[in-house]
Amino acid sequence: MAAAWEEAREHGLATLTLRQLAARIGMSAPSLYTHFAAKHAIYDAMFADAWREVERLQVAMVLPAEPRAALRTVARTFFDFSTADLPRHQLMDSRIIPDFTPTPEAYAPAVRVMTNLHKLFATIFGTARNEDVDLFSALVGGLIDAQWANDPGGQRYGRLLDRAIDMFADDMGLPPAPASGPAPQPDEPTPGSDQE
Amino acid sequence: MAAAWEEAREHGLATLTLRQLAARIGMSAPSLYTHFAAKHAIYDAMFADAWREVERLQVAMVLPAEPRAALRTVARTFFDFSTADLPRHQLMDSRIIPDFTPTPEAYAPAVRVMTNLHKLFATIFGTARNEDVDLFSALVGGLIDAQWANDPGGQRYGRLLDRAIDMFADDMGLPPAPASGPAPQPDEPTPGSDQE
DNA sequence: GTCTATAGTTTGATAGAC
DNA sequence: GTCTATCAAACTATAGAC
Repeated sequence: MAAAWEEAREHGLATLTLRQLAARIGMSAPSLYTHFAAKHAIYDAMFADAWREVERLQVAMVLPAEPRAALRTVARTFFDFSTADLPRHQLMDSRIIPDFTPTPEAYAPAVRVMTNLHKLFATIFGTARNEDVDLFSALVGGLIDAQWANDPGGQRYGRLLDRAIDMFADDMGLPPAPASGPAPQPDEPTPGSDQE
Repeated sequence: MAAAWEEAREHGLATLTLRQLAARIGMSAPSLYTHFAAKHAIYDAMFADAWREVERLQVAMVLPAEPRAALRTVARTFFDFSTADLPRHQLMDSRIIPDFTPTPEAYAPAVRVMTNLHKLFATIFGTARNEDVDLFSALVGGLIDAQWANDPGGQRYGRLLDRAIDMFADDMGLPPAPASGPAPQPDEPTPGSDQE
């Protein structure tokens, strides 16, 4: 599996060949069929691998109590993960491999990640409407894709992530972020917290 | 060219073959080389075609005077165009064809479209900062990609477009949309316009 | 489990007649 | 400009020996 990811990063995901993959681990191409029924089974395992890693990150995430900060943490976690590895992002979030559809078993971790995202929303907002989660996902996904398309490896869109999330938080009716320092009492207006 | 688009819509963009394309127009595959130097030259012509069509749409766009409505029109125009044709969207906005990079001539219309978008921003906002245009593009692009990925042919993300644009307009400091009917005087607060 | 050998298919592209 | 014939290369996958 590690060799498959390396191969994809070097030569592209769609152009990954069994010969090159086998050569990388000192095997012959036909020997791969002992471990995978077909080439698509390799993509399938990679797909599941990637989403399980997101799931692990998601579970390990420590969310700040302040709602906006929590939302920023969620968004940044996904953004950083998805902009770190192009073939992984392509396999998880696009249809770059013709005729490849993940099996239900491989798809299961992806479903769990989305379920967990709904739970995170319920924690942060007290409710988790589908359309809110959809908008949030599309927002973060749009920045990820733009980053890969127009400035791979750079910061051009990553810099806009917090602003985008704040925009969304405003739309969701979250209270403005408290000034730095200990969180103020909700009933007590923070001195000097007028808009900058 | 029309046959190439049809072929891409039916069998996929990346799996388009010269034989099938030629068969569609009653030609032999080698005869295509009279008109295109290589397969990539066909993709190149398609790429230019698609962006020229966006440019035409963009130039023909009639923008409402009210800034939020204008922004919504711009966004909706791009969204509808990009969700209408999958291979066209893939060719324009992703890197689905390995080793294909548009030639500078084919890329020129895309550059003009982005230049025009900056001008539109200048018209609507009085200014056109790169980061604002970037955020707007990523926002619309994110909804387009989510629409294709999770609900092709549906309305799930298209329904969220106006909300997303309003979110962005708020962030940009545009005044709230006037109630239906004639636009109110800027100095006169609209009755009943407190937050909902 | 791993190998060599190879089947079987598809592809982009070229040669050369007409 | 268009055709037929074909090249040269690549690929996934299978057969069968060890």
